[in-house]
Amino acid sequence: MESLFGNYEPVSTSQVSNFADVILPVPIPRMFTYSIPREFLPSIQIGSRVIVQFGKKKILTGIIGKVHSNPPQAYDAKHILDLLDEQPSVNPMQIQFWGWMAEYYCCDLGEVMHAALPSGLRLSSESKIQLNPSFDPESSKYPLDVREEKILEALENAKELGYDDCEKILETRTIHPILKSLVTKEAILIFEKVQEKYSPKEVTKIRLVPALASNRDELQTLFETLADKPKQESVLLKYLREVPVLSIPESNDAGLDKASLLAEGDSESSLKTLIKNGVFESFKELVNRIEEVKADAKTIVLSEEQERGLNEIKGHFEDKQSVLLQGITGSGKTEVYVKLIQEVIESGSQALLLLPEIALTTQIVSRLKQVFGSKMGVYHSKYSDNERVEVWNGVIQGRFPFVVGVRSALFLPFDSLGLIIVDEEHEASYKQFDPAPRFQARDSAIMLAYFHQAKTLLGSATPSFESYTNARSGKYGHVVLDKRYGEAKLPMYHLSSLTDDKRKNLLKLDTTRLLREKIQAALEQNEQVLIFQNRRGYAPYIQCESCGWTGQCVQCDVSLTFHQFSNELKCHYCGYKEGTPSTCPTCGSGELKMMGMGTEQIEENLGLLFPEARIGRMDLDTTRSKHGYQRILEEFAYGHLDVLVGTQMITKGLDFERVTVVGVWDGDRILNFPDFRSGERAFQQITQVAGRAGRSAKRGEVIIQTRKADEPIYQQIIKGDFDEFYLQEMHERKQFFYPPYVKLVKITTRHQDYKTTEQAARYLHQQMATLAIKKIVLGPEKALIGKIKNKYQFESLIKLDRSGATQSFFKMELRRILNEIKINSPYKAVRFIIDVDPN
DNA sequence: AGCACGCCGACT
DNA sequence: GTCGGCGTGCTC
Repeated sequence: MESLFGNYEPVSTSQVSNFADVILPVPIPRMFTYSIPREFLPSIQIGSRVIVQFGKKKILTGIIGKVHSNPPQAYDAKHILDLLDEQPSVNPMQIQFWGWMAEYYCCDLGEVMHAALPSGLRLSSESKIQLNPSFDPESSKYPLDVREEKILEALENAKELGYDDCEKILETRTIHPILKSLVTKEAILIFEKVQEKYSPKEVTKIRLVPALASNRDELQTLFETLADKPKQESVLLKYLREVPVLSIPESNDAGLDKASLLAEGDSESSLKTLIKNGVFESFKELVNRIEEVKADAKTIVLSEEQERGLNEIKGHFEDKQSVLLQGITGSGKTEVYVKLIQEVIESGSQALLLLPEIALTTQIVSRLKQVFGSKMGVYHSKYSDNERVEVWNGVIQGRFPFVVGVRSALFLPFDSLGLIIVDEEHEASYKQFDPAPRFQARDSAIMLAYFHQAKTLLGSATPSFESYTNARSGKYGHVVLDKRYGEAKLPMYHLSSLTDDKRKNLLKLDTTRLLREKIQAALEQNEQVLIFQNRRGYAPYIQCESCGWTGQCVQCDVSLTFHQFSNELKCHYCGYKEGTPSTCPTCGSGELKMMGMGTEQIEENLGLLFPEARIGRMDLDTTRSKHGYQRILEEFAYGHLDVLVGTQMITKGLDFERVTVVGVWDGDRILNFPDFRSGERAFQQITQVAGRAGRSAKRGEVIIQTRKADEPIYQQIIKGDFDEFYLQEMHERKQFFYPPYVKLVKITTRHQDYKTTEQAARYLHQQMATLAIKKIVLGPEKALIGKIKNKYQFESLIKLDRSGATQSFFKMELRRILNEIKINSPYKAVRFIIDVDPN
């Protein structure tokens, strides 16, 4: 280019890959082709992060999905603005995994990317404005209005402003026209500011200036001069106490971090003076945000039972990719996991342990930390962005051969996984249902393991029907641990009939006599009680006694839940809230009665029944803050609470020796859920929470309050007879075509207009009905919650046979149909949400 | 998903 | 007349 003759580089354009298909975090079903500037050509790779312009002004971080040399025909490719990584942040195996996920769960690659990359690895592009340097207010030919003046005034001091700053200054949401006008008047410039979000953590450290550190005499003189300056002297003394400069002069090099130097109340200003006078110097050091923990050398000794389990698992792994470990609560699955993980990382591979969201924050992590120390990364939604990026990079660098995390940990940049363990594999929270990708982490883990030629271990006391079926058929290995570890015995169950007690007038504040007696007994023995009710708030709804009015959400088709604490009616779907009326808003006369019971009210009732007991509550409302969960657990662990009332959250991973009584407030509530899986879930939840009782020598007791004591499922739970329950339930699943006999796809049709929604759903139904495959299409029906946030929703359920061919054919056709609707039909504006393998 | 462009009501 | 509502189309 520079010279006609001077450049002899053997460049043959057809050989050079100078275009890249870039994955962008947008829900559009394709990649975008950009040209690669020559300077990046040598280093660009699949998985590299790049910056590109997308649309008129948006700047996005993309991932290179493919490098090639086919110039696009229909448009001019924009070029890649910058290459962010020397080494790709994402490896090819991950891209393959993303592709599988987008395909299987019917979503776009960009949506997978969005879920997969921690936002700290994405760039933020934000429009900023600044004064136009050539703007002269005096000579401007355009007059400015008041609001424009205001913006310019603010720019005098701030030198740059974001859109949101402008919104604040003008107290309006519509600033675009004003800024536009300012641009045409040549008063301001708009530019895109791009910044890398991740920032390494630095600490300020302090050390003696080298001259002092190596010279005792000078130090001596220094002390003399400080004799009448006690505050400065104190700082110096503290430093010398912490850093043995006198005996080991080199120790001064590392210095001491400022925070600990001043930890004993010495003042910042004394230190400043010392720095100014050339005694100390300050410097910055990069640190890991993830604290280093020394592994505890003590080895884990397995019980005979665990040893047998471990060997059986390894035996199955010889010829099977996946094994189901069915171990009752308290059988010590964790120790078995630890052994397997240790072996995997010793062999040089990586291991991943997935836990359900709610189980992760607590005990199990600290136990694992003791074993694995700083080799273990923790990946959790309550971690900050920066912390997640450090785990991400730590996996790439090999610092964390083992990661414990929630479902999104599947997306970490592993390159040689040997083992994925999915603990509590039946947990519904492994399925993400909003937003896309609506993936099931357990199933995705099996796929990811397959890509890595790794093994998968699924652990549960009450396996999902899907996994159990695979285990019985021999597709998975099946290992059972049915003895509790140590002295712990299985809890004793009691069904306590709400109807009987009511008839006999024994019911007090919806508490049966039996439950009251058991709680009382536990309190007297200084033992602890857990009460489980899967419903937060005070009362699910309030109702007028005379006219029957109930509080309804204005945006959704649900009744509002009464929250005592804030005296509000809240919608648990959209977050809408209003004050609680004192009388009925329709008839004005009636008494408003609380209907049903949430955790708040149970907490209150128990307080009335047991005035001396210290009662706590754990639900979404009390654990919202980062450490809320931890705090309540600690209070309970240290015995500051006698009774803990809670939702799902208390069913997982809590392991407290003094819990001897578990009350299931309303067993029927779990059972009555209108869904084919309600039985399965009831069995799992009740068994799970029951497992919290009696984890030490004393046998625990579980009291289930119910109106249907004769339901067979309760007997099966009590006997712990999972098999009997499974077989009976499977019989029904087969008869009515439900998983695991069929595969489900749920399609939700959503729009703000009722008629349009219904018609669109019908239309889609017809289109699907014509497909030439074996299938059952149910619906469309108004969804259980018919309206959310002012959008109506209808649902169709498609049952497909289990063959992969049928499913991929159906998904392909479904895409085609939806695409046609989108480009050419009266239902363009309707949203269709595809949920593959819905919960 | 954003975001710009473009076409109709209720305000100065 | 203009502001500003959101329906529609596009993004390499």
